[in-house]
Amino acid sequence: MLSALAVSPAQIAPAIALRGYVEPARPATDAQTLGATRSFGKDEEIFGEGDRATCFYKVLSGAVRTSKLLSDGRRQIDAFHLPGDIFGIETGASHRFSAEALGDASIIVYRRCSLDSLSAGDSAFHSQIVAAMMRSLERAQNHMLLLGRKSAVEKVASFLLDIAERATDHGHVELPMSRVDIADHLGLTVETVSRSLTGLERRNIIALPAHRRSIVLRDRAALRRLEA
Amino acid sequence: MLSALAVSPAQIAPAIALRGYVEPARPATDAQTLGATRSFGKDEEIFGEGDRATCFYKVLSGAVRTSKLLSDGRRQIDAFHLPGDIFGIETGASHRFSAEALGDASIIVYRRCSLDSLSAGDSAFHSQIVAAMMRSLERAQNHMLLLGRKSAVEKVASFLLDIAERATDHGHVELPMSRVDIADHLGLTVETVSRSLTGLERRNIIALPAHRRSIVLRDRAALRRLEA
DNA sequence: CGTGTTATTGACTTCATTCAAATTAGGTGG
DNA sequence: CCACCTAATTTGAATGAAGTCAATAACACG
Repeated sequence: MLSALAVSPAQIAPAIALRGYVEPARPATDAQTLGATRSFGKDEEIFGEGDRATCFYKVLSGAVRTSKLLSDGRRQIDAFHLPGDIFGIETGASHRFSAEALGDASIIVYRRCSLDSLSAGDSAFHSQIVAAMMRSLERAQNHMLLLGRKSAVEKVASFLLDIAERATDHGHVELPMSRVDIADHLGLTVETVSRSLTGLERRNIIALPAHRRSIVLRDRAALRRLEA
Repeated sequence: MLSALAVSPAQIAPAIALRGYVEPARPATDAQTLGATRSFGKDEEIFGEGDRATCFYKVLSGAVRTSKLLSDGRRQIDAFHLPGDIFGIETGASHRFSAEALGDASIIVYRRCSLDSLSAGDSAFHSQIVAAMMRSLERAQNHMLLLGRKSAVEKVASFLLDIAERATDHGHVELPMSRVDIADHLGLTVETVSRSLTGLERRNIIALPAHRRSIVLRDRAALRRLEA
C-alpha cells in the first residue's frame, strides 16, 4: 500500500513505515526545534478534523494537505503545505481540519500548544507562529477570491502560478498532489481541472510531460493574463 | 448622496457627515481604547485596497464589509464586520482589502500598527489582536468550504444561520447589507441569492417581510439541514 | 405622489458537472 | 525486461445549476 519513491530528499525512514515513527530531533535551520521529526507515508493522516490540538507542525520535506469535509463527503482542501510551512495551529481545543501527507513526508512536531505560547514569553518563537498564522490568513483571503469569483481556467492558472512560485525549478513544476487534490483545492471537479490543463497545453501555455505529476510553464505572462 | 437613517443606535454624527469626521474617544466597554471614534456613512470607504496600513479598526455600531476586487470588477466580500469585530489588521505595509461602511457606522480607529505591537509588550492588547486574527482565519477557512463546495441554497442557508447567530433578536434578522453584498460574499449573483431566498420562503423556512432588509427564520432546523 | 434604487421574476444561455468510457502511467510479479 | 494490473488521468456526450439579459415590481425618498 505504501508506494514510496523519489520526491522527498530528507526521507530516511524505511518504506514500510509504521504510523507514528519517531526520530530524534535533528536541529534544523531554525533555532526553535523543540519538536521531534516524524515521517509519514502517502495519504497517511497527521491529524484528523476534531482531534485534540496538542501540537502543531512544520513540513521538513514532502508536502501536506489540510482539508475540511462536508457531511456528504465533499471536500475542500484549504491549503497545501510545502517544506518550511507551518500548519495545524489552533487556539481552540481541537483541529478544525484534517491533515494528510501527499506523499512521503517528514514533519517536525512541536509539542507546545499555540495558545499557551501566545501568552507565555519566548517572543522569537511566538512571533514565528503569529507570522505563520498571518500567512495562512492572507493565503485564505486570496483563496476566497479565487473560489468565489474566478472561472475554471482562471483558477487553474492561479494555482499553477502559485505553486510554481513556491516550488519550482525555473518553469518546471513537480506537483506533489493528484488532480483530485487540485480539484478539491480549487472548488472544481477532476474532469474540469484536467480539461483546463489540456486547454492550456493546446494553447502552448504549459506542457504536460508523460510523467503526469510535472508541468512545464511555457508562458507565464499568458498565465498571469489568464489568472484574472 | 448620503442617505442616513435608523439602523445604527450609537449614531451621533449629523446625517450630512463629512468624510473622516472625528469624535473624541469615548471609553467603550474595552479597557484598550487608544483609538478615536469615527463615523462613516453608507458606502463610505474606511480604507482602500493597497492603502498604507497604519491603523486597524473595531466596529462600535453599524456594519462594515471588507472586500477584494478582480481587475475586471468582480468582487469578493471576505467578511462582514459587526459591532465588536476587529478588522484591518495587517502585518505588511498595506491593506490587502478595501473596507466600506454598509450603512451609518461608528468605528474605533487604533493607531498602532499591528506589527509593532506584535513584538512590543502590552500582552493584553496584543493577545486581543492575535485572537481577532485567529477568528478571521477560522472564519475564512469555513468560508472557503462554503465557496468551494456548497450549492447556492446551501450557501444562503449557511449565511442566514451565520448572520442570525451574530446579529439576531430571536429569529428576526435585520440585515445590514444589500442582496448584491450577500451575493458577492457567497460567490453568487444577486439573482441567484434572490431566487434562493424566495425558494426558502416558499418552503416556509424563512419569511421575507415587506421591509426587504429583514428576514425571519421560521425553521432553523431546516436551515441547518440545508446548510450542508 | 413621482422618481431612482433595490429586489424579484422570467426566459434563455453557458459553464461546469455528471456519467461513462477510453487511455495512460506506474507498480507488480513473473 | 516484459506483460499485466490497478489507479490516475483524460476525453466525450448529455445534463443541470447558476449566470446573463431583460423586464417588472416594490420600496425609500424627496
